[in-house]
Amino acid sequence: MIDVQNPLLSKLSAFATLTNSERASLGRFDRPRRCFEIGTDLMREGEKNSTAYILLDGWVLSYKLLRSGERQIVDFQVPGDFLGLRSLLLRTADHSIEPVTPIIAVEIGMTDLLRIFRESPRLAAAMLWALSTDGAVVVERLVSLGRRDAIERVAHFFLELGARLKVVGLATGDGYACPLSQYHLADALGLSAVHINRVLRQLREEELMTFRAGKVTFDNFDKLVQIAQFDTAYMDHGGAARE
Amino acid sequence: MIDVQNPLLSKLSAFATLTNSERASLGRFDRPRRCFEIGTDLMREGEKNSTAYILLDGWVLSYKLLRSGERQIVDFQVPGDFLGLRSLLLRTADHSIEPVTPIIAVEIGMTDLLRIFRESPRLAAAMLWALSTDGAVVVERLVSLGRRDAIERVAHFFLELGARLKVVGLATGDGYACPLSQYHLADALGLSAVHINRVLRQLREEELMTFRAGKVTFDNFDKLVQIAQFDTAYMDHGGAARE
DNA sequence: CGTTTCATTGAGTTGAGTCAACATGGGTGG
DNA sequence: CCACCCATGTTGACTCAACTCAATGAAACG
Repeated sequence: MIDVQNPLLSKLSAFATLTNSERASLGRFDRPRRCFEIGTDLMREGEKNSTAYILLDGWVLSYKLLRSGERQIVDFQVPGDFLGLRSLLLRTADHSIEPVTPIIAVEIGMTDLLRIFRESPRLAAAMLWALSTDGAVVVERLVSLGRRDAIERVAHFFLELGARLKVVGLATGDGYACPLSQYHLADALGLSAVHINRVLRQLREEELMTFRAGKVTFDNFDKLVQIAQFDTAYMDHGGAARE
Repeated sequence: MIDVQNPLLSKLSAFATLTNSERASLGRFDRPRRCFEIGTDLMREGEKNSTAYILLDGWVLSYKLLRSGERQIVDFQVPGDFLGLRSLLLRTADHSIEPVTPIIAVEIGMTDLLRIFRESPRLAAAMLWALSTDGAVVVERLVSLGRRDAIERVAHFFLELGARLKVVGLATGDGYACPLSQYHLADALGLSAVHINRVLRQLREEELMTFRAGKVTFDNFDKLVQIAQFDTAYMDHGGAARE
Protein backbone atom coordinates (compact mmCIF):
# COMPACT_ATOMS: atom_id res chain seq x y z
CA MET A 1 0.00 0.00 0.00
CA ILE A 2 2.77 2.38 0.92
CA ASP A 3 4.32 1.22 -2.30
CA VAL A 4 1.81 3.02 -4.48
CA GLN A 5 2.19 6.16 -2.40
CA ASN A 6 5.79 6.46 -3.40
CA PRO A 7 5.27 9.67 -5.36
CA LEU A 8 3.98 11.55 -2.32
CA LEU A 9 6.68 10.09 -0.13
CA SER A 10 9.34 11.12 -2.63
CA LYS A 11 7.94 14.60 -2.65
CA LEU A 12 7.63 15.10 1.09
CA SER A 13 11.06 13.52 1.55
CA ALA A 14 12.42 16.41 -0.48
CA PHE A 15 11.38 18.59 2.43
CA ALA A 16 12.44 16.50 5.37
CA THR A 17 13.54 12.93 6.00
CA LEU A 18 10.47 11.18 7.35
CA THR A 19 10.55 8.73 10.23
CA ASN A 20 9.00 5.29 9.91
CA SER A 21 6.07 6.30 12.04
CA GLU A 22 5.47 9.31 9.84
CA ARG A 23 5.57 7.10 6.78
CA ALA A 24 3.11 4.82 8.49
CA SER A 25 0.88 7.75 9.32
CA LEU A 26 0.78 8.70 5.67
CA GLY A 27 0.12 5.10 4.68
CA ARG A 28 -2.88 4.95 6.98
CA PHE A 29 -5.14 6.65 4.46
CA ASP A 30 -7.54 3.75 4.43
CA ARG A 31 -9.99 5.84 2.48
CA PRO A 32 -11.09 4.42 -0.86
CA ARG A 33 -8.63 4.35 -3.72
CA ARG A 34 -10.44 5.51 -6.79
CA CYS A 35 -9.90 5.41 -10.53
CA PHE A 36 -11.17 8.02 -12.96
CA GLU A 37 -11.33 7.79 -16.72
CA ILE A 38 -10.91 10.66 -19.15
CA GLY A 39 -14.17 12.60 -19.37
CA THR A 40 -15.27 12.20 -15.75
CA ASP A 41 -14.56 15.24 -13.64
CA LEU A 42 -13.14 14.70 -10.16
CA MET A 43 -14.50 18.05 -9.06
CA ARG A 44 -16.72 20.79 -10.42
CA GLU A 45 -16.45 24.49 -9.77
CA GLY A 46 -19.16 25.60 -7.33
CA GLU A 47 -19.67 22.13 -5.89
CA LYS A 48 -20.04 22.07 -2.09
CA ASN A 49 -18.15 19.76 0.25
CA SER A 50 -16.06 18.27 -2.47
CA THR A 51 -13.51 15.56 -1.78
CA ALA A 52 -9.79 16.14 -2.02
CA TYR A 53 -7.32 13.52 -3.25
CA ILE A 54 -3.71 12.54 -3.43
CA LEU A 55 -2.83 11.65 -6.99
CA LEU A 56 -1.02 8.32 -7.19
CA ASP A 57 -0.86 7.70 -10.90
CA GLY A 58 -1.71 9.61 -14.08
CA TRP A 59 -2.11 13.32 -14.81
CA VAL A 60 -5.00 15.68 -14.16
CA LEU A 61 -5.68 19.33 -14.90
CA SER A 62 -7.37 22.06 -12.84
CA TYR A 63 -9.33 24.61 -14.81
CA LYS A 64 -11.92 27.34 -14.79
CA LEU A 65 -14.45 27.98 -17.54
CA LEU A 66 -15.51 31.39 -18.83
CA ARG A 67 -18.93 32.32 -20.10
CA SER A 68 -17.55 32.48 -23.62
CA GLY A 69 -16.75 28.79 -23.42
CA GLU A 70 -13.02 29.45 -23.25
CA ARG A 71 -11.16 27.82 -20.44
CA GLN A 72 -8.08 28.65 -18.45
CA ILE A 73 -6.11 25.72 -17.15
CA VAL A 74 -4.72 26.70 -13.76
CA ASP A 75 -2.25 23.88 -13.45
CA PHE A 76 -1.56 20.27 -14.22
CA GLN A 77 -1.04 17.80 -11.39
CA VAL A 78 1.26 14.83 -11.58
CA PRO A 79 1.72 11.82 -9.27
CA GLY A 80 2.38 12.88 -5.69
CA ASP A 81 0.39 16.09 -5.97
CA PHE A 82 -2.65 17.03 -3.91
CA LEU A 83 -5.91 17.61 -5.72
CA GLY A 84 -8.54 20.06 -4.55
CA LEU A 85 -7.18 20.75 -1.07
CA ARG A 86 -8.02 24.42 -1.41
CA SER A 87 -11.58 23.60 -2.37
CA LEU A 88 -11.80 21.36 0.67
CA LEU A 89 -10.79 24.23 2.93
CA LEU A 90 -13.08 26.71 1.18
CA ARG A 91 -15.93 24.20 1.34
CA THR A 92 -16.94 25.21 -2.16
CA ALA A 93 -14.81 24.22 -5.12
CA ASP A 94 -13.33 27.28 -6.79
CA HIS A 95 -12.22 25.30 -9.84
CA SER A 96 -12.86 22.06 -11.67
CA ILE A 97 -10.55 19.08 -12.03
CA GLU A 98 -10.51 16.52 -14.83
CA PRO A 99 -8.19 13.68 -15.76
CA VAL A 100 -5.70 14.09 -18.60
CA THR A 101 -5.01 10.36 -18.53
CA PRO A 102 -6.80 7.61 -16.60
CA ILE A 103 -5.77 8.11 -12.99
CA ILE A 104 -5.59 6.49 -9.57
CA ALA A 105 -6.14 8.69 -6.51
CA VAL A 106 -6.77 8.31 -2.76
CA GLU A 107 -9.46 10.37 -1.12
CA ILE A 108 -8.56 12.64 1.78
CA GLY A 109 -11.07 14.40 3.97
CA MET A 110 -10.91 17.07 6.60
CA THR A 111 -10.70 14.39 9.31
CA ASP A 112 -7.60 12.85 7.73
CA LEU A 113 -5.98 16.27 7.63
CA LEU A 114 -6.80 16.99 11.24
CA ARG A 115 -5.48 13.57 12.25
CA ILE A 116 -2.17 14.24 10.55
CA PHE A 117 -1.90 17.64 12.17
CA ARG A 118 -2.56 16.03 15.54
CA GLU A 119 -0.30 12.99 15.13
CA SER A 120 2.67 14.66 13.53
CA PRO A 121 3.34 18.37 13.40
CA ARG A 122 6.43 17.60 11.32
CA LEU A 123 4.34 15.82 8.72
CA ALA A 124 1.85 18.68 8.84
CA ALA A 125 4.67 21.11 8.17
CA ALA A 126 5.79 18.97 5.23
CA MET A 127 2.28 19.04 3.82
CA LEU A 128 1.96 22.80 4.26
CA TRP A 129 5.30 23.08 2.52
CA ALA A 130 4.03 20.99 -0.39
CA LEU A 131 0.92 23.17 -0.57
CA SER A 132 3.06 26.29 -0.57
CA THR A 133 5.09 24.89 -3.44
CA ASP A 134 1.88 24.46 -5.40
CA GLY A 135 1.08 28.09 -4.67
CA ALA A 136 4.51 29.18 -5.84
CA VAL A 137 3.98 27.31 -9.11
CA VAL A 138 0.72 29.13 -9.73
CA VAL A 139 2.38 32.46 -9.01
CA GLU A 140 5.16 31.65 -11.44
CA ARG A 141 2.54 30.83 -14.08
CA LEU A 142 0.95 34.20 -13.33
CA VAL A 143 4.26 35.87 -14.12
CA SER A 144 4.42 33.94 -17.38
CA LEU A 145 0.96 35.03 -18.48
CA GLY A 146 1.55 38.60 -17.44
CA ARG A 147 5.04 39.34 -18.64
CA ARG A 148 6.57 36.62 -20.80
CA ASP A 149 6.12 36.23 -24.54
CA ALA A 150 5.02 32.99 -26.16
CA ILE A 151 8.44 31.35 -26.52
CA GLU A 152 9.50 32.19 -23.00
CA ARG A 153 6.18 30.91 -21.68
CA VAL A 154 6.37 27.56 -23.45
CA ALA A 155 10.04 27.06 -22.55
CA HIS A 156 9.41 27.94 -18.93
CA PHE A 157 6.42 25.64 -18.76
CA PHE A 158 8.29 22.57 -19.96
CA LEU A 159 11.28 23.26 -17.74
CA GLU A 160 9.12 23.66 -14.67
CA LEU A 161 7.14 20.53 -15.42
CA GLY A 162 10.41 18.67 -15.84
CA ALA A 163 11.64 19.87 -12.47
CA ARG A 164 8.41 18.76 -10.80
CA LEU A 165 8.49 15.35 -12.45
CA LYS A 166 12.10 14.85 -11.50
CA VAL A 167 11.20 15.10 -7.81
CA VAL A 168 8.94 12.06 -8.15
CA GLY A 169 11.31 10.20 -10.47
CA LEU A 170 9.31 10.67 -13.66
CA ALA A 171 11.85 12.78 -15.55
CA THR A 172 15.56 12.79 -16.26
CA GLY A 173 17.63 15.84 -17.08
CA ASP A 174 17.11 15.09 -20.75
CA GLY A 175 13.34 14.94 -20.96
CA TYR A 176 10.18 13.13 -19.95
CA ALA A 177 6.92 11.59 -21.12
CA CYS A 178 4.15 14.16 -21.38
CA PRO A 179 0.57 13.23 -22.32
CA LEU A 180 -0.61 16.78 -23.06
CA SER A 181 -2.02 18.00 -26.36
CA GLN A 182 -1.22 21.36 -27.92
CA TYR A 183 -4.74 22.44 -26.90
CA HIS A 184 -3.83 21.74 -23.28
CA LEU A 185 -0.76 23.92 -23.61
CA ALA A 186 -2.79 26.67 -25.23
CA ASP A 187 -5.39 26.72 -22.46
CA ALA A 188 -2.72 26.65 -19.77
CA LEU A 189 -0.50 29.33 -21.26
CA GLY A 190 -3.15 31.76 -22.47
CA LEU A 191 -2.30 31.30 -26.14
CA SER A 192 -4.12 29.84 -29.14
CA ALA A 193 -3.43 26.26 -30.18
CA VAL A 194 -2.28 27.50 -33.57
CA HIS A 195 0.29 29.75 -31.99
CA ILE A 196 1.49 27.00 -29.67
CA ASN A 197 2.12 24.92 -32.73
CA ARG A 198 4.24 27.65 -34.32
CA VAL A 199 6.22 28.17 -31.14
CA LEU A 200 6.90 24.46 -30.79
CA ARG A 201 8.14 24.42 -34.34
CA GLN A 202 10.46 27.33 -33.62
CA LEU A 203 11.82 25.63 -30.51
CA ARG A 204 12.40 22.50 -32.56
CA GLU A 205 14.05 24.30 -35.48
CA GLU A 206 16.35 26.22 -33.19
CA GLU A 207 17.26 22.92 -31.55
CA LEU A 208 16.26 24.00 -28.10
CA MET A 209 13.67 21.35 -27.29
CA THR A 210 11.30 18.91 -28.96
CA PHE A 211 7.75 18.03 -27.96
CA ARG A 212 6.43 15.27 -30.13
CA ALA A 213 4.41 12.10 -29.79
CA GLY A 214 4.00 12.54 -26.05
CA LYS A 215 7.69 13.04 -25.35
CA VAL A 216 9.59 16.11 -24.27
CA THR A 217 13.28 16.21 -25.15
CA PHE A 218 15.61 18.97 -24.13
CA ASP A 219 18.08 19.53 -26.97
CA ASN A 220 19.86 22.50 -25.43
CA PHE A 221 18.93 22.65 -21.78
CA ASP A 222 21.19 25.56 -20.82
CA LYS A 223 20.06 27.86 -23.59
CA LEU A 224 16.45 26.98 -22.85
CA VAL A 225 16.92 27.88 -19.19
CA GLN A 226 18.43 31.16 -20.26
CA ILE A 227 15.60 32.00 -22.65
CA ALA A 228 12.91 31.12 -20.12
CA GLN A 229 14.75 32.88 -17.30
CA PHE A 230 14.03 29.69 -15.44
CA ASP A 231 15.09 29.73 -11.82
CA THR A 232 14.49 26.60 -9.78
CA ALA A 233 14.80 28.49 -6.51
CA TYR A 234 11.05 28.63 -6.02
CA MET A 235 10.76 24.87 -6.39
CA ASP A 236 13.61 23.16 -4.60
CA HIS A 237 13.72 24.57 -1.13
CA GLY A 238 14.24 21.05 0.03
CA GLY A 239 17.90 21.36 0.88
CA ALA A 240 17.46 24.75 2.45
CA ALA A 241 14.67 23.52 4.69
CA ARG A 242 16.67 20.80 6.35
CA GLU A 243 18.61 22.11 9.25
CA MET B 1 -4.25 46.11 21.02
CA ILE B 2 -7.05 43.90 19.82
CA ASP B 3 -8.55 47.10 18.57
CA VAL B 4 -5.98 47.53 15.82
CA GLN B 5 -6.40 43.91 14.78
CA ASN B 6 -9.96 44.57 13.80
CA PRO B 7 -9.35 43.98 10.11
CA LEU B 8 -8.13 40.41 10.68
CA LEU B 9 -10.92 39.76 13.12
CA SER B 10 -13.48 41.02 10.60
CA LYS B 11 -12.04 38.74 8.01
CA LEU B 12 -11.84 35.58 10.07
CA SER B 13 -15.31 36.30 11.44
CA ALA B 14 -16.55 35.98 7.89
CA PHE B 15 -15.55 32.34 8.15
CA ALA B 16 -16.74 31.48 11.63
CA THR B 17 -17.94 33.33 14.70
CA LEU B 18 -14.95 33.41 17.02
CA THR B 19 -15.16 32.84 20.75
CA ASN B 20 -13.67 35.30 23.21
CA SER B 21 -10.77 32.99 23.93
CA GLU B 22 -10.06 32.69 20.23
CA ARG B 23 -10.11 36.45 19.91
CA ALA B 24 -7.73 36.61 22.84
CA SER B 25 -5.48 34.03 21.22
CA LEU B 26 -5.26 36.20 18.14
CA GLY B 27 -4.60 39.26 20.25
CA ARG B 28 -1.68 37.54 21.94
CA PHE B 29 0.66 38.30 19.10
CA ASP B 30 3.05 40.17 21.35
CA ARG B 31 5.58 40.26 18.57
CA PRO B 32 6.76 43.71 17.51
CA ARG B 33 4.42 45.96 15.61
CA ARG B 34 6.36 47.52 12.80
CA CYS B 35 5.93 50.44 10.44
CA PHE B 36 7.32 50.57 6.91
CA GLU B 37 7.61 53.56 4.64
CA ILE B 38 7.30 53.56 0.87
CA GLY B 39 10.58 52.38 -0.64
CA THR B 40 11.56 49.90 2.07
CA ASP B 41 10.80 46.31 1.12
CA LEU B 42 9.27 44.05 3.74
CA MET B 43 10.64 41.01 1.96
CA ARG B 44 12.96 40.22 -0.92
CA GLU B 45 12.70 37.31 -3.32
CA GLY B 46 15.33 34.70 -2.46
CA GLU B 47 15.75 35.86 1.12
CA LYS B 48 15.99 33.01 3.65
CA ASN B 49 14.00 32.75 6.85
CA SER B 50 11.96 35.84 6.14
CA THR B 51 9.37 37.12 8.56
CA ALA B 52 5.65 36.99 7.84
CA TYR B 53 3.21 39.68 8.92
CA ILE B 54 -0.40 40.51 9.44
CA LEU B 55 -1.18 43.81 7.76
CA LEU B 56 -3.02 46.16 10.11
CA ASP B 57 -3.06 49.38 8.16
CA GLY B 58 -2.09 50.54 4.68
CA TRP B 59 -1.62 48.70 1.40
CA VAL B 60 1.29 46.59 0.13
CA LEU B 61 2.04 44.77 -3.10
CA SER B 62 3.69 41.39 -3.76
CA TYR B 63 5.76 41.18 -6.92
CA LYS B 64 8.40 39.35 -8.90
CA LEU B 65 11.02 40.98 -11.08
CA LEU B 66 12.16 39.71 -14.47
CA ARG B 67 15.63 40.01 -15.88
CA SER B 68 14.39 42.60 -18.35
CA GLY B 69 13.52 44.86 -15.44
CA GLU B 70 9.79 44.38 -15.96
CA ARG B 71 7.82 43.33 -12.96
CA GLN B 72 4.68 41.34 -12.39
CA ILE B 73 2.64 42.30 -9.40
CA VAL B 74 1.15 39.11 -7.98
CA ASP B 75 -1.38 40.75 -5.72
CA PHE B 76 -2.09 43.71 -3.50
CA GLN B 77 -2.74 43.18 0.19
CA VAL B 78 -5.07 45.31 2.24
CA PRO B 79 -5.65 45.52 6.02
CA GLY B 80 -6.42 42.12 7.53
CA ASP B 81 -4.37 40.21 4.96
CA PHE B 82 -1.39 37.96 5.69
CA LEU B 83 1.95 38.91 4.17
CA GLY B 84 4.55 36.38 3.18
CA LEU B 85 3.09 33.32 4.88
CA ARG B 86 3.98 31.15 1.91
CA SER B 87 7.57 32.37 2.03
CA LEU B 88 7.66 31.52 5.71
CA LEU B 89 6.61 27.94 4.98
CA LEU B 90 8.99 27.61 2.03
CA ARG B 91 11.83 29.06 4.13
CA THR B 92 12.94 31.06 1.11
CA ALA B 93 10.91 34.00 -0.13
CA ASP B 94 9.51 33.29 -3.59
CA HIS B 95 8.47 36.92 -4.11
CA SER B 96 9.14 40.41 -2.82
CA ILE B 97 6.80 42.66 -0.88
CA GLU B 98 6.83 46.45 -0.77
CA PRO B 99 4.49 49.07 0.71
CA VAL B 100 2.12 51.00 -1.54
CA THR B 101 1.38 53.38 1.31
CA PRO B 102 3.06 53.68 4.71
CA ILE B 103 1.91 50.63 6.66
CA ILE B 104 1.61 49.08 10.11
CA ALA B 105 2.08 45.32 10.45
CA VAL B 106 2.58 42.70 13.18
CA GLU B 107 5.23 40.06 12.78
CA ILE B 108 4.28 36.40 12.91
CA GLY B 109 6.74 33.58 13.08
CA MET B 110 6.53 29.83 12.76
CA THR B 111 6.21 29.51 16.53
CA ASP B 112 3.15 31.75 16.59
CA LEU B 113 1.58 29.65 13.88
CA LEU B 114 2.28 26.40 15.69
CA ARG B 115 0.89 27.87 18.90
CA ILE B 116 -2.34 28.79 17.18
CA PHE B 117 -2.62 25.34 15.67
CA ARG B 118 -2.09 23.83 19.10
CA GLU B 119 -4.36 26.16 21.06
CA SER B 120 -7.25 26.37 18.68
CA PRO B 121 -7.87 24.06 15.75
CA ARG B 122 -10.90 26.18 14.87
CA LEU B 123 -8.77 29.28 14.61
CA ALA B 124 -6.24 27.30 12.60
CA ALA B 125 -9.00 26.26 10.23
CA ALA B 126 -10.07 29.88 9.90
CA MET B 127 -6.51 30.87 9.03
CA LEU B 128 -6.16 28.09 6.50
CA TRP B 129 -9.44 29.26 5.02
CA ALA B 130 -8.12 32.81 4.77
CA LEU B 131 -4.98 31.48 3.08
CA SER B 132 -7.08 29.48 0.66
CA THR B 133 -9.04 32.60 -0.20
CA ASP B 134 -5.77 34.33 -1.05
CA GLY B 135 -4.94 31.41 -3.29
CA ALA B 136 -8.32 31.63 -4.99
CA VAL B 137 -7.71 35.31 -5.68
CA VAL B 138 -4.40 34.55 -7.37
CA VAL B 139 -6.03 31.85 -9.46
CA GLU B 140 -8.74 34.27 -10.53
CA ARG B 141 -6.06 36.77 -11.55
CA LEU B 142 -4.43 33.97 -13.54
CA VAL B 143 -7.69 33.52 -15.44
CA SER B 144 -7.77 37.25 -16.11
CA LEU B 145 -4.27 37.31 -17.54
CA GLY B 146 -4.84 34.19 -19.58
CA ARG B 147 -8.26 34.67 -21.05
CA ARG B 148 -9.76 38.12 -20.43
CA ASP B 149 -9.19 41.20 -22.57
CA ALA B 150 -8.09 44.53 -21.13
CA ILE B 151 -11.52 45.93 -20.23
CA GLU B 152 -12.69 42.74 -18.60
CA ARG B 153 -9.44 42.53 -16.66
CA VAL B 154 -9.62 46.05 -15.30
CA ALA B 155 -13.30 45.76 -14.45
CA HIS B 156 -12.78 42.43 -12.73
CA PHE B 157 -9.84 43.76 -10.79
CA PHE B 158 -11.71 46.71 -9.30
CA LEU B 159 -14.76 44.62 -8.48
CA GLU B 160 -12.69 42.01 -6.70
CA LEU B 161 -10.73 44.59 -4.77
CA GLY B 162 -14.02 46.19 -3.74
CA ALA B 163 -15.33 42.87 -2.49
CA ARG B 164 -12.19 42.28 -0.45
CA LEU B 165 -12.24 45.75 1.05
CA LYS B 166 -15.89 45.43 1.94
CA VAL B 167 -15.10 42.45 4.18
CA VAL B 168 -12.88 44.65 6.34
CA GLY B 169 -15.19 47.66 6.16
CA LEU B 170 -13.09 49.74 3.78
CA ALA B 171 -15.54 49.84 0.88
CA THR B 172 -19.22 50.45 0.29
CA GLY B 173 -21.22 49.11 -2.62
CA ASP B 174 -20.58 52.37 -4.44
CA GLY B 175 -16.80 52.54 -4.34
CA TYR B 176 -13.71 52.92 -2.21
CA ALA B 177 -10.43 54.76 -1.70
CA CYS B 178 -7.62 53.22 -3.74
CA PRO B 179 -4.02 54.50 -3.53
CA LEU B 180 -2.78 52.72 -6.66
CA SER B 181 -1.24 54.40 -9.70
CA GLN B 182 -1.95 53.40 -13.28
CA TYR B 183 1.53 51.86 -13.32
CA HIS B 184 0.52 49.59 -10.45
CA LEU B 185 -2.52 48.46 -12.41
CA ALA B 186 -0.40 47.87 -15.50
CA ASP B 187 2.09 45.68 -13.64
CA ALA B 188 -0.65 43.74 -11.92
CA LEU B 189 -2.80 43.14 -14.98
CA GLY B 190 -0.08 42.43 -17.53
CA LEU B 191 -0.83 45.52 -19.60
CA SER B 192 1.06 48.71 -20.40
CA ALA B 193 0.38 51.84 -18.40
CA VAL B 194 -0.67 53.61 -21.59
CA HIS B 195 -3.26 50.99 -22.34
CA ILE B 196 -4.55 51.05 -18.77
CA ASN B 197 -5.10 54.75 -19.22
CA ARG B 198 -7.16 54.19 -22.38
CA VAL B 199 -9.21 51.47 -20.76
CA LEU B 200 -9.95 53.67 -17.73
CA ARG B 201 -11.08 56.38 -20.08
CA GLN B 202 -13.38 53.99 -21.87
CA LEU B 203 -14.86 52.76 -18.60
CA ARG B 204 -15.42 56.38 -17.59
CA GLU B 205 -16.95 57.44 -20.92
CA GLU B 206 -19.31 54.48 -20.94
CA GLU B 207 -20.31 55.44 -17.41
CA LEU B 208 -19.39 52.08 -15.94
CA MET B 209 -16.87 53.16 -13.32
CA THR B 210 -14.48 55.98 -12.50
CA PHE B 211 -10.98 55.76 -11.07
CA ARG B 212 -9.62 59.18 -10.36
CA ALA B 213 -7.65 60.95 -7.66
CA GLY B 214 -7.36 57.81 -5.55
CA LYS B 215 -11.06 57.02 -5.59
CA VAL B 216 -12.95 54.22 -7.27
CA THR B 217 -16.61 54.90 -8.02
CA PHE B 218 -18.95 52.35 -9.53
CA ASP B 219 -21.30 54.16 -11.87
CA ASN B 220 -23.10 51.11 -13.18
CA PHE B 221 -22.28 48.22 -10.90
CA ASP B 222 -24.52 45.63 -12.53
CA LYS B 223 -23.29 46.22 -16.05
CA LEU B 224 -19.70 46.16 -14.79
CA VAL B 225 -20.29 42.80 -13.11
CA GLN B 226 -21.72 41.51 -16.34
CA ILE B 227 -18.80 42.72 -18.45
CA ALA B 228 -16.20 41.33 -16.04
CA GLN B 229 -18.12 38.07 -15.59
CA PHE B 230 -17.51 38.74 -11.95
CA ASP B 231 -18.67 35.97 -9.65
CA THR B 232 -18.18 36.46 -5.93
CA ALA B 233 -18.56 32.74 -5.27
CA TYR B 234 -14.82 32.22 -4.94
CA MET B 235 -14.58 34.92 -2.31
CA ASP B 236 -17.51 34.66 0.05
CA HIS B 237 -17.66 31.11 1.20
CA GLY B 238 -18.26 32.50 4.62
CA GLY B 239 -21.93 31.68 4.85
CA ALA B 240 -21.46 28.30 3.27
CA ALA B 241 -18.74 27.35 5.73
CA ARG B 242 -20.81 27.88 8.84
CA GLU B 243 -22.80 24.85 9.72
C1' DC C 1 -13.11 2.92 -43.57
C1' DG C 2 -15.69 6.91 -42.20
C1' DT C 3 -15.16 9.77 -38.14
C1' DT C 4 -12.90 12.23 -34.84
C1' DT C 5 -9.16 14.31 -32.65
C1' DC C 6 -4.74 16.36 -33.04
C1' DA C 7 -1.18 18.68 -35.65
C1' DT C 8 0.39 21.86 -39.36
C1' DT C 9 0.70 25.80 -42.36
C1' DG C 10 -0.67 30.12 -44.93
C1' DA C 11 -3.12 34.63 -45.24
C1' DG C 12 -5.14 38.38 -43.35
C1' DT C 13 -6.74 40.94 -38.91
C1' DT C 14 -6.43 43.22 -34.41
C1' DG C 15 -5.72 44.21 -29.50
C1' DA C 16 -2.32 45.93 -27.09
C1' DG C 17 2.47 47.73 -27.21
C1' DT C 18 5.91 51.34 -28.23
C1' DC C 19 7.41 55.86 -28.96
C1' DA C 20 6.87 60.44 -28.35
C1' DA C 21 4.83 64.70 -27.03
C1' DC C 22 2.41 67.26 -23.75
C1' DA C 23 -0.50 68.29 -19.35
C1' DT C 24 -1.05 68.53 -14.40
C1' DG C 25 0.16 69.06 -9.83
C1' DG C 26 2.49 68.37 -5.47
C1' DG C 27 7.09 69.16 -3.45
C1' DT C 28 11.27 71.64 -2.68
C1' DG C 29 14.97 74.71 -2.59
C1' DG C 30 16.56 79.27 -3.76
C1' DC D 1 6.63 83.17 -3.43
C1' DC D 2 8.31 81.64 -7.51
C1' DA D 3 10.71 78.33 -10.54
C1' DC D 4 11.73 74.06 -11.48
C1' DC D 5 11.42 69.11 -11.03
C1' DC D 6 9.65 64.73 -11.20
C1' DA D 7 6.05 61.51 -10.88
C1' DT D 8 1.74 60.66 -12.81
C1' DG D 9 -1.62 60.99 -16.23
C1' DT D 10 -3.26 61.78 -21.27
C1' DT D 11 -3.40 61.42 -26.17
C1' DG D 12 -2.08 60.44 -31.10
C1' DA D 13 0.48 57.77 -34.65
C1' DC D 14 2.50 53.70 -35.88
C1' DT D 15 4.02 48.70 -35.08
C1' DC D 16 3.83 43.94 -34.05
C1' DA D 17 2.91 39.60 -31.49
C1' DA D 18 -0.56 36.75 -31.34
C1' DC D 19 -5.29 35.81 -33.08
C1' DT D 20 -8.80 34.14 -36.32
C1' DC D 21 -10.17 31.82 -40.31
C1' DA D 22 -9.44 28.30 -43.32
C1' DA D 23 -7.64 24.33 -45.46
C1' DT D 24 -5.09 20.05 -45.21
C1' DG D 25 -2.41 16.00 -43.12
C1' DA D 26 -1.87 12.22 -40.12
C1' DA D 27 -2.71 9.22 -36.76
C1' DA D 28 -6.11 6.85 -33.61
C1' DC D 29 -10.52 4.27 -33.25
C1' DG D 30 -14.86 2.09 -32.99
